[in-house]
Amino acid sequence: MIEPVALNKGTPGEPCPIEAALDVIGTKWTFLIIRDLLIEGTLRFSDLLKGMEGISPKTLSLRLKELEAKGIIGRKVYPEVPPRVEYTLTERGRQLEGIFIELKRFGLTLAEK
Amino acid sequence: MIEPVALNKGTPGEPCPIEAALDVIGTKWTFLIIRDLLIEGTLRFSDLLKGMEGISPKTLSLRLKELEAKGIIGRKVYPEVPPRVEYTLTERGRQLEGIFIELKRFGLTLAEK
DNA sequence: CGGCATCCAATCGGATACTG
DNA sequence: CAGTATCCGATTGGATGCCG
Repeated sequence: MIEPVALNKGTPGEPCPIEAALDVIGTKWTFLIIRDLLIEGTLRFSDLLKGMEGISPKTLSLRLKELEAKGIIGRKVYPEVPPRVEYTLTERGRQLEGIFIELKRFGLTLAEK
Repeated sequence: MIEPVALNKGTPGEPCPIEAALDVIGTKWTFLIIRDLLIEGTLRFSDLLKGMEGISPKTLSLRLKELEAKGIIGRKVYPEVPPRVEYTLTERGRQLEGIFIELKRFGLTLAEK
């Protein structure tokens, strides 16, 4: 049985869990970075750059560092020449999959007439 | 049985449904407006204003008009003095509930140690 | 009450150039 | 390749004042 989840802002004095979630992933680029990592599993910096239409290296770098600091993604550097850096979701980051499934579900309803 | 949803960016040449969804609800204030309407059902302008810490009337007004134009919320004006305006989710807007349930679920996992 | 108009500050983010 | 540094334009959004 699926545990029902009632929407609310949290108990009085407590932070709203929906806001807490949005503090972690609540911007456009952050969503798209996580989307790509959920789909591909592991990606290099340049692959992320190519996969997201319109993002600049600077912005991608900033968002990746934020997500790493929040424990959503991991960063692994391979000491090679040329350098290689791979990004993956952490266990916590993979908990975000349900949100993206629902986003896709909703996005598909938009395409219906 | 729940239909499985595979994450992907959509078929080649097609828009990514996740991006389509984010185009509709992808900003901080937009999320919080919909959250409040999902919880409360119907809200007046001033109630939305009070429910969201930090938003200004101008910003709220702009976001509400965007959401109305996208068919997510409905706006009803009562010709009274003083005027009363109520906002509710449309049928399309209520389709967003699954996203918020998953956001809450994730937000609660953040609180766990 | 529920806005809109104006002004302005802060943040976001792209373009370009450079480096280990 | 994987960034960082600088510059600058665009966007967001708060403060204030006015109005039906």
